[in-house]
Amino acid sequence: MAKVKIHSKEIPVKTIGRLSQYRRALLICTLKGKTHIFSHEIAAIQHVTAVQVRRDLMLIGFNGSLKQGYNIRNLIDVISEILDYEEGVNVAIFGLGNFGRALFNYFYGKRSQLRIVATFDSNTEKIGTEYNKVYCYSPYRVEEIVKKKNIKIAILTVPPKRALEVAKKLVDAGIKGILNYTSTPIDVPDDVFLDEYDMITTMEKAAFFVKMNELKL
Amino acid sequence: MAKVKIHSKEIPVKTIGRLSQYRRALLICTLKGKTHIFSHEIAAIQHVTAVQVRRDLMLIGFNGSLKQGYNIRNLIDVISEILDYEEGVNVAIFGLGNFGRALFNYFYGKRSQLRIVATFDSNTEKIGTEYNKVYCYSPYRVEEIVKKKNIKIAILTVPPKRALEVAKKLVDAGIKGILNYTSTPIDVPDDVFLDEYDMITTMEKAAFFVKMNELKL
DNA sequence: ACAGTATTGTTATTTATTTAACAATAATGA
DNA sequence: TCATTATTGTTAAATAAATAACAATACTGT
Repeated sequence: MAKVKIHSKEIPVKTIGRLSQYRRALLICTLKGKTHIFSHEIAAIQHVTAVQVRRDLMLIGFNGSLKQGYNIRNLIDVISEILDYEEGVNVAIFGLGNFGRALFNYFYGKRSQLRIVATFDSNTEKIGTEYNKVYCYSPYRVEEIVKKKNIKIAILTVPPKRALEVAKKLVDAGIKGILNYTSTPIDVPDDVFLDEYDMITTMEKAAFFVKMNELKL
Repeated sequence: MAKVKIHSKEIPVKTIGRLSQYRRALLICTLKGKTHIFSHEIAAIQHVTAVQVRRDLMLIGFNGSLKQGYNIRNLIDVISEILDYEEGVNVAIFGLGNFGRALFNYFYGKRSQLRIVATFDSNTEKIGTEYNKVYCYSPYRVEEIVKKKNIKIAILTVPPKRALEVAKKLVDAGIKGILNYTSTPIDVPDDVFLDEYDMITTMEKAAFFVKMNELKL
């Protein structure tokens, strides 16, 4: 899944990510009363080049004016039409440990598009309780609840040893996207979106570059 | 900072990340008593192709045997020599909110290489307390403490509005790497490692792909 | 009227990364 | 002995993405 077709043009996956970022920058600009913006201004807020902004906008077929730049309101609308899911998306968190709860709080109420509608944890003390008004279910009920609540995306924060098993269950239950924050890489069919972010790897990479830079001196 | 020289060979940044992952897979294998492993076995654990594993190992100059594959112990040592920082690396967390605490717990004690030696928060109730035996400082003391404790890497989990300001302070104080988990993109000089991971963008991307896949049906 | 300027939109080039292809090798077993 | 097999190591090709280059345009000030 490397490119995506929109308006019969191929759009790089990375452009999709940037569009989301552009939109956030644009929303802030509207709050300040700005109505138009130049590519280099967007570029300065996010850290990309002005060329990349123009190229991304070209790909989605959005045109600016030569002297005023891009109409912010229109651009937000066009990006939203591409990114957003009309009826919103139901999300569930699997693993209500520290990290799961943090992610919960991070999202809760931030974007109405993305609704956290259930949590799952194998700890019997948590099962049956509510966390911020969202019920915590036993992992045994994954299939049932995913279907009943029409959950499309799963945030995976279970212990690394459980990751594979839970992921399999999720796929079987018909989940459409998984954000895997465990350190265990998982495999999913092609039609399931997967994002894996491993903090240990990131930290080790950071440490490595720190070392490299010191050696250069 | 796109490639890195090791043994006079150019190594892609992504390879560095995979080496870290390979090592983790290998460590698990040694626990199971395995001594040798084939490229396709490593590939199956992480989700990359066998070719990519072989290519990565070629780049770091590690040789396997034709019939047994790669010696796990030796490979771990070679990867460690590349990745690890002899004296370890001191890390600090900036912003002890839910997310900051979750990251703290995630790392605490996991890798002796990476030591969390300080936390910072602007909440006066947190300043001066200890969280898991690590002192929480006022942001006013960033420069002083970063230097005194030789902190090389910063985990940034402050509110998005503070991100730019704190990042600037960190760079001024001589930090060498920043992992930015706020939704505000920051800019750093070339010699500072930067990793940005924005969960909102990731979720929106996930929702987008879910939508795309449904439209295909 | 027209040179100068700043910007967009698009094509071309470059760079980075992955994937494919395949020779070399060593063990196996007919 | 020699074809078969499974693997590594490496070069070549393909793919993906970012960057550069630049024509087209519309406004400004002289």
